[in-house]
Amino acid sequence: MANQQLQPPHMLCLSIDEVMKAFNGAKEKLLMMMVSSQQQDHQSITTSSHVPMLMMSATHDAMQQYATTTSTLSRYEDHLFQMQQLPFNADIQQLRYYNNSSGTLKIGEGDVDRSVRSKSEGNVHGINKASSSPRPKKSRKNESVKETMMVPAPLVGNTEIPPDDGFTWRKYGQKEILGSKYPRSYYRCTHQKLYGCPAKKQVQRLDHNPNMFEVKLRGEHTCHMSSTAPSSFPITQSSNTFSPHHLPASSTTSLPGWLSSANLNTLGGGGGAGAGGSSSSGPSASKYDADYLVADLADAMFNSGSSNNSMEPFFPSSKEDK
DNA sequence: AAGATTTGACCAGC
DNA sequence: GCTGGTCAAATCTT
Repeated sequence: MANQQLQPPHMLCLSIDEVMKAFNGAKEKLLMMMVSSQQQDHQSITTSSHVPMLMMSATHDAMQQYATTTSTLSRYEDHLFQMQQLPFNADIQQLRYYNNSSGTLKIGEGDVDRSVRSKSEGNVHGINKASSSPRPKKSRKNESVKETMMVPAPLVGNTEIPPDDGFTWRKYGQKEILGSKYPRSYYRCTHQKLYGCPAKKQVQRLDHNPNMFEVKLRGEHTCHMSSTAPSSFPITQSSNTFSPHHLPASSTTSLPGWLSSANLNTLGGGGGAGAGGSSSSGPSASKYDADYLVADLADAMFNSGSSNNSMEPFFPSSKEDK
């Protein structure tokens, strides 16, 4: 296909290298100028007024490289966006894994002792709305957090949307949490109605790092056993029903959640019904992939250019209008 | 019309 | 009584 001709990961790496080289070159020039500026300190003040111009000149190459790379990235995002039509690409996976070396951090794995949901949950709609009888007793005693993950938020596009993990979720609540700046969102599996899938997750933006989400998973997906499970995406892995649940527990530590192949499994799943625009299951995973990719690159560029660890968006939001 | 999100209220556990 | 988790009516999106 035409997409394969681009070899985007390689192009991207090349561009990144070029940008880094350019920045480093500019940095060196800048240092040299500072040294020479100190040496010429006794000369007229007008010399120093040239420094900004020289700095601009020194960084000109870098900026040109940046512009080029931004353009490349933009095209690459488009490419990623189109990849939902393609078989799983090992290069992409490697690239994403590389970029995510500090991405998802699994910080705990509790007992998988999923609660026995004997109550009305899973049969929520058995509740007689019209009746004024009290709600059925809710029990959270046995609800244990299966695992907690730290997931990066996209820096471009809609950063308010929690990261896609390959499953479709329906938001059923949001709550202000004491001592937290950001509210916690509650999601349950979209297939809860149909298949009684008990999976739930909580998503909360970290106070100290708004670009990270803490995602707590509860329950296990049973819907992936069904025919509607997000497992039909053709991938060149050992199994075409690849999903997080098919991985050994330990592998979740080596395969970050946000780039798990399950992300790709739902590609092309289509909007279906509902408010797709702002739901966690709305945009395709590849859109997020592009977000993450650009975010990681931006971060890398920041870190390579200075010690500034700011997470401010670096790239023009060229894809905002998509 | 169907399904999703929003949001105030309800409920359970501590 | 406080807090977090869930419900469900209202509203929105497609």
